[in-house]
Amino acid sequence: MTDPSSVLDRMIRKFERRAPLDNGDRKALRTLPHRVQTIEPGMYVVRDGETPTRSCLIVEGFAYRHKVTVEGARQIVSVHIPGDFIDLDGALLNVSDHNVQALSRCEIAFFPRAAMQQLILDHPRVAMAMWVDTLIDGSIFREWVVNVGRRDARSRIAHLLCEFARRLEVAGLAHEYRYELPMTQEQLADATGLTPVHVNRTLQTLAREGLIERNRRFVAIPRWEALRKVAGFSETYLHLDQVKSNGSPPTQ
Amino acid sequence: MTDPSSVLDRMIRKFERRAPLDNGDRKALRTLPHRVQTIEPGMYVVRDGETPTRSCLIVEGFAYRHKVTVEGARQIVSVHIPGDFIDLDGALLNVSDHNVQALSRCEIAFFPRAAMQQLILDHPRVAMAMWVDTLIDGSIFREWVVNVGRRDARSRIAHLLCEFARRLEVAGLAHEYRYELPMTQEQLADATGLTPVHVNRTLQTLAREGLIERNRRFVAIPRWEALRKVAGFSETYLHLDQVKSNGSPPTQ
DNA sequence: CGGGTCGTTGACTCTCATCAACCCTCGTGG
DNA sequence: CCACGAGGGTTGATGAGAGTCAACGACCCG
Repeated sequence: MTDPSSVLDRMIRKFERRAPLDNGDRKALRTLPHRVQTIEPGMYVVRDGETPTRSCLIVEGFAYRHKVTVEGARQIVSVHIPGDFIDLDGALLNVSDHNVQALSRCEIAFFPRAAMQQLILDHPRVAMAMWVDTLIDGSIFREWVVNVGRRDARSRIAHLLCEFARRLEVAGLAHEYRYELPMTQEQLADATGLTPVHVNRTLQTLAREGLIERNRRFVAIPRWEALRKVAGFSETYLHLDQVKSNGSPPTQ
Repeated sequence: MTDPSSVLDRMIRKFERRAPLDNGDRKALRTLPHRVQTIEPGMYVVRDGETPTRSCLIVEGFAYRHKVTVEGARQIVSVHIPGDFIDLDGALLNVSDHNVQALSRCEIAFFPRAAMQQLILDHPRVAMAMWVDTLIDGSIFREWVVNVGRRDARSRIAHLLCEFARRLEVAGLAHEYRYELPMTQEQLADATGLTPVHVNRTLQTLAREGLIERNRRFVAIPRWEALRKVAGFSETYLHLDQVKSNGSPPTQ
């Protein structure tokens, strides 16, 4: 179980690499009013069309954003992991354009919209650091457009698995390309624009070729370079140099 | 020909609806160091992998962002119109993750990275307003993920045309759902994740059904509601309430 | 033990990609 | 003034990748 306060500290450390924070900035971050809440899998954190009243940060667990077309098809547009400041939209946009739903059981910290806006105005260095999060989110969305638009099922899924591997590694939640991915095949399908049936077959193919190993919700990538090549994966778009918190991650 | 200074003024008016700017903010924006340059169609403004040195704003003309997979397939991830502050990435991210290329002949204003960062730190209200642009960009990317991931060719193209209609209308470049779209069918294909051949056929179908009219690079949508329905288009994600500049657009 | 969720498999279908040719338009230069 | 070439648009024939439908199986939990 991660200590919530350590997550805030990791956030501060991450931000500190982007802009030199002063004591006021750090204090403002540490004393930012918030409420931490446990969210059960499948519960909504944000609903499309609502007027947002808060921003939130994942302390623990996984969540995803998705939209549903008028025909009822669901598309997952991003998956978020502990440490991700999701829904910065909620601080500045007037209406939510998508849903956010918990993937696994989550601990989520909620920050009132007004407090976020005040923080932004009073602490421009903090704002700058948070804005970088928004920019990186945007970069990942762009790569997802490419993924669903121009890759076949095989490389599409491989790409998703590569992305998770690197992001989780940086977050300290994957080791040697092994990690837990709490997504059903239906959710993988919604993230890749495929059908669950085809995801199933494609995963089997990748496994048969020794490119991945899977067992329940665990994924391992025994031959990283090979899978990377199949995926056409290049991690530039993750901007990892601006994501890592300096200082050692909490070891537990 | 648009007067460049009026574009900066429109930007200021737009920002003013997001956060109350004071005279210092306005002056900082007006005196922000920049160079306006003419970019010929097809020329690159930003290249994937480069270290960015500047941000830019489209004064006139159209531009698009795209990425190319290792297999050589191109995916256009966004199309930008006059008034769009593209490449805010360039102000804060350390490496470009995509290309920006001129679609038509453009007038583009370039702002040095250092000046942008200084502006952000000195004028938090301006930063907040610009950040909203980044958030709206992100929202549009999300919708594009849905578009290429979960809509068939027909509604995919219809959706793109609806999006352009509304954005151009707000920018004063479309009237009654008629506008000029300087994109080839190959570029439309790269924006929708289809092939040029299929785009051609789909456009013909839409035209035959009276849902669109086209003539060279001009597009008209004679039955907006009908096309909107085919596209499953809902403009929430454009956050137009936060895009319009208040005050009247420049009349010429 | 029963029910629900998720994963797996097979047979069949269909949308969209591919390949290849041809046409049209427009700008250029002899 | 016409020939030429290039870019973009159009058309047809064919095929492959992914979707659909439907059934069954594995696992988990109460």
